[in-house]
Amino acid sequence: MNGRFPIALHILTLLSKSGEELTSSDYIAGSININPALARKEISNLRNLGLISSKEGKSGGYTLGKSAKQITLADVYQAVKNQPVLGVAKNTPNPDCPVGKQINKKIDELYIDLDKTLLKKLGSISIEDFANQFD
Amino acid sequence: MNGRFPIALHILTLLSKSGEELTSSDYIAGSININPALARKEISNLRNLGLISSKEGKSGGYTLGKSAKQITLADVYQAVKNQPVLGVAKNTPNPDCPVGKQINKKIDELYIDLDKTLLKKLGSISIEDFANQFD
DNA sequence: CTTTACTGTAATATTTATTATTACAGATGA
DNA sequence: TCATCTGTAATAATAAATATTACAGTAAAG
Repeated sequence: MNGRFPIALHILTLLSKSGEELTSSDYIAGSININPALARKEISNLRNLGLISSKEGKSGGYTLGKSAKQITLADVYQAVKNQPVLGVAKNTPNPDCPVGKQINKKIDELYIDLDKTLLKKLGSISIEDFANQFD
Repeated sequence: MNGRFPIALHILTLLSKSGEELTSSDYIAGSININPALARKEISNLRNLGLISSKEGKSGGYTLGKSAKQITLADVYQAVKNQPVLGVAKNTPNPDCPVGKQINKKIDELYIDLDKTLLKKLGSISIEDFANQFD
């Protein structure tokens, strides 16, 4: 797993705190303490999904794309998700083994079930909720 | 995230299917289709946790360390877990930023909460349940 | 008691994934 | 027309996961 979820959450928390005011990618990268190009890349992703709005040019920057109350951690999770949370093995199990032949399908089904559980929990927490924890 | 969870699950499913009969690491590695040394490494971990029993020497091999009914997917998850499922960023957030200063703590708390949710779900599924899905 | 077939484990190489860096085109306001 | 931003791609550096090799130790079987 990579660090995209915590980084996206950090970005959205900052924007939630800033309200209507535009925040620059340099400020965001400085708070997270990562490379600005990397921050802009994640911002770009979140913008494509409508979670962030941007303004180009001088005095440009970012705001949330919708209210902090409307964005949940499930949205963040889905925005950055690449692989099932419990991991995927890169092997191809032996098709001549009764277990090997079917296990990938069974694991897929399990993962769908787990995802539902996780999404339900994450969907119950908004960015507003999360950001309100900060002083 | 790595592929240890599906691999451990595969191993335990095979042993559940074999019952009292000893299964060799080569057979296990062959079913998963990974390197035998890698399979033995994971087996070794599961054995240290009591999920697997082993017998050395000629005609040695492995069986489950307790009944398939007593092992849940929560045990498997905890056996292979290294990092929080939603990932950890490697940056150290800016301590001069109100959000940066506190976010790691808040993320930790969130992750503990998510883990509880996940463990509850995983704890409701036994290896027996999982293995029974196979022909 | 020696061969054979296993487990147990470490050391190392290879491959893949993640993150950082650099660079620059395009937009907009001053 | 300059300064300050976003947007994005290409590439380099680093870190993590996986594969491979090797061999010591143990127990059964002849």
